[in-house]
This record gives sequence, C-alpha cells and structure tokens, in this order.
Amino acid sequence: MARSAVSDTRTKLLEAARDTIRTRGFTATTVDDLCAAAGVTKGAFFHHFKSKEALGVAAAEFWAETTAEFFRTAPYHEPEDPLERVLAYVDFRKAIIEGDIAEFTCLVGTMTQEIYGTHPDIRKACAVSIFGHAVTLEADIQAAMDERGIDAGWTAESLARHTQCVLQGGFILAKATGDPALARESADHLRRYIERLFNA
Amino acid sequence: MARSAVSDTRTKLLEAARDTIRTRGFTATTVDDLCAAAGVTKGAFFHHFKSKEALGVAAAEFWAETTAEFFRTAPYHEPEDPLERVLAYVDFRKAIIEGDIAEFTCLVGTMTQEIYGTHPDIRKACAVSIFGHAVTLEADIQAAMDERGIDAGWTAESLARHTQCVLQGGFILAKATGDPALARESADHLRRYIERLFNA
DNA sequence: GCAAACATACCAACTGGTCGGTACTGCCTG
DNA sequence: CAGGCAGTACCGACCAGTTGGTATGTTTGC
Repeated sequence: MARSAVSDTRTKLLEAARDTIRTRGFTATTVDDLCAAAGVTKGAFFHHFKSKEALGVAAAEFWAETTAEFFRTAPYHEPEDPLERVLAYVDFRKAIIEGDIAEFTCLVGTMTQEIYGTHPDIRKACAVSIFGHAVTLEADIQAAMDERGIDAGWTAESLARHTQCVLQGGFILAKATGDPALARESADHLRRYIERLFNA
Repeated sequence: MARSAVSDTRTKLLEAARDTIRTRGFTATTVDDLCAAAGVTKGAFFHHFKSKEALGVAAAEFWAETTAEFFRTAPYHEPEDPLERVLAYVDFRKAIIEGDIAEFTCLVGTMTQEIYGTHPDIRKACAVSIFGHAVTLEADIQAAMDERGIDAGWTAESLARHTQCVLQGGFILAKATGDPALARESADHLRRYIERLFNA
C-alpha cells in the first residue's frame, strides 16, 4: 500500500504537471497549482520532488515513457510495407490532432521553448523525449529507402527528425490561431513530401 | 526632443523585451529584468505600458514591424522567376539560422507557445505577426503555380503557412539540442519539398 | 517502533503594479 | 516678455499578494 500510495501521489502530480504545463507553460505553473490540481499538499510535492525544476525533469521523463507506450501500441505499425508504415504514422499523428489544444500539443516541445536557456536539466530531458521518439521512425524510413533504392541527399535520421519538426511547428500555428486544422494542414504537407521523396 | 526621448525609452524597452523574452520566455521575464536591461526605471516602464501584458502585445507588434522591414529589404526578392524567389526565401531563412539561439529564433513563436491560453491579446498579436509574414510569400507561390500550371491538392496560402510551420518547428529542435544545424536541416527538407512540388 | 509518506504552518524573496513627486518643454496671458 | 500653467516623461520608494521552499509535526504500513 505504501508503494502504490507513493506512485499514486507522484503520478497524480506528474499528470497534473502534464496537463497544467501544456495549458499555461512551465514558469506560469506554480507548485500550488500542481498541488491543487493533483489534490495533494505541498508537503507531498516536496517529498517526491526536491524542487520545481526536478518536477520538470520528471514530467519530461514521464511524458517520454507514456508517449512511447502510446505510440508503441498504436495501429500505424500494421502495414507490411515500411513506407506504408511511415505514412500511416503521419496519418495517425494527424488524426490525433483534435479537440482542446492542450490535449494534443506536446509537453516537451512547449517546455523546451520556454526553459531551454534557463533549465538545462529539463531541456536535456525534453530532447531525450523528442529525439527518442524520432528514432522509432528511423528503421522504417531506412527500410523504405533500401527497398526502393533511394539514395538522395538526406538520411533516415534526418527525415525522422523533420517529421517532429513539422509536428512541433504545426502545434505553434494551431496555438497562434486556436485552430487545430492548421497543424493538420502541415501534416498533409509532410505526407505529400514523404510520398514525393519515395516517388509514391 | 521630448518626442525622441519618448520613443527612445519605449524602443529600448521593446528591444530589451525582444532579447530577454527570446532567452527566458515571457513569464520568466520580470518587469525589473526589462527595466534593468533597458537601463530605465519602473516608473518609465509603467508610463509607456499599462501592464506587463500590454508590453507583450507591443513587443509582438514591434517584432512584426521590424521583421517586416527586414524581410522586405532582404535580397531574396531579386530573382525574376517567382519559384526562384520562393526558394531564395527558404535559402535566406536557412542562412540566417546561426549563432546564439536567442538571436535567430522567433519572438512571437516563443511567446505563442507559452501564453496562448492565458494572454489572448498577446496571442492575437503573435498570430498577426506570423501569418502576416506568411502572406508575403503567397503571391510568389501563386505566380509559380500559375506559371507552371500546378493544380494540386494544396493552395499557395497553405504552402506559405507550411513554410512558417517548418521554421518554427526547426527552432524547437534547435533549442532542444542547442544546435542550429537541426533547424537548417529542416529548412533543407522544406526546400526539397517545394522543389518536388514544382517538379524543379 | 521505525521509516516512508504525507500534512500544516510558516518564511524570505520576489512579483506586478501604484503613487506622490520632479524635471523639462511649450504655450498662453497680462 | 515674465510668469503661470499644463502636459509629458520619468523617478523610485512602497505595497499587497504570490512564489518556491522549509521546518516540524502526524499518520500509516510493515
């Protein structure tokens, strides 16, 4: 019970961080905000995290873990053809861009923008999350390149990173207007780009 | 003399805001920070801006004006062929991605991420800046489409927005790693995409 | 009974914002 | 043309509320 209570409070705080920081940003989110959102006291907060910055790092790691699991079990891996899997990934990313902005935008992308110069530990954890996810696309991209004998001035690694670039940029445009459609629009351009790269 | 003094202090504050907010973000930038950076007192600050939020709006407008002038007089307009101008724009954007991150990243993109849900007035001013700039690309894209008889499932407006998406996303990747090369890499992908769209 | 997991009260530093006052300029009036 | 007067620009001490963080006490499971 002790253990589950621990992880319960800790998880509640991390979920509160995920939701609140995506809405208000890291700096504007106070420790009291998080405690209120998680329904715990400040004592509990500082029992689990030695500082607000430590929570930021943990929130980025929590994000990395939960999204990794989310994408690992997502249906876009089904196609037999690697290129089809890559395109299915883009379609999947597009499909989940809907509803409230704070629900589909990226916690670590948001935090990175804000704290890259002031909180190096959080920045590193965010980078691990972003590029760790990008890496999961590389094998399929490389397989598609090999299969089709593509040998152009770009690498699988680079294209994988570019997908994240487009998605992150789309989130900014969506936030600027309040309209998720702008993020979906750029996902369409990304898909078209990949199709053309592979002459699909 | 009175007039130039006014605009001098105000401009100093807006420049301080531009530089400081790009480094630390809007929320983490305090009014005292800005006063110190601008070399003025708090009294002067609140004489020119009725609140910190009002300064945020003014900073976004200042950004829109100064960048508009910067791009208007930039050399990428020189080519006679509209498509070449569009590609020259991408090359130009890539070329200016160098040095300190706070020097090449986008003030309004940074602010948008952070305050989209909490400061609607700033958000609107940021959107005006971003999409106002995107619009300056539309005529060339449309001309290139007309010239080459391109009639695909995308519009000049949409592609113009997508260029901003890629650039903004590139800034995030650069911030996450501290390496501007990642932003340039995505600019390369953007250029390649446009080339393929126009069969260039 | 003891260590981990909380809870509560509290604090010093900081935050955006206020307010009375000053300095300078241009303008109107007797 | 002296002198009052109004408006703008600016100063900086001050304030109430908030912030991250702490110190100390209490509960809980093993």
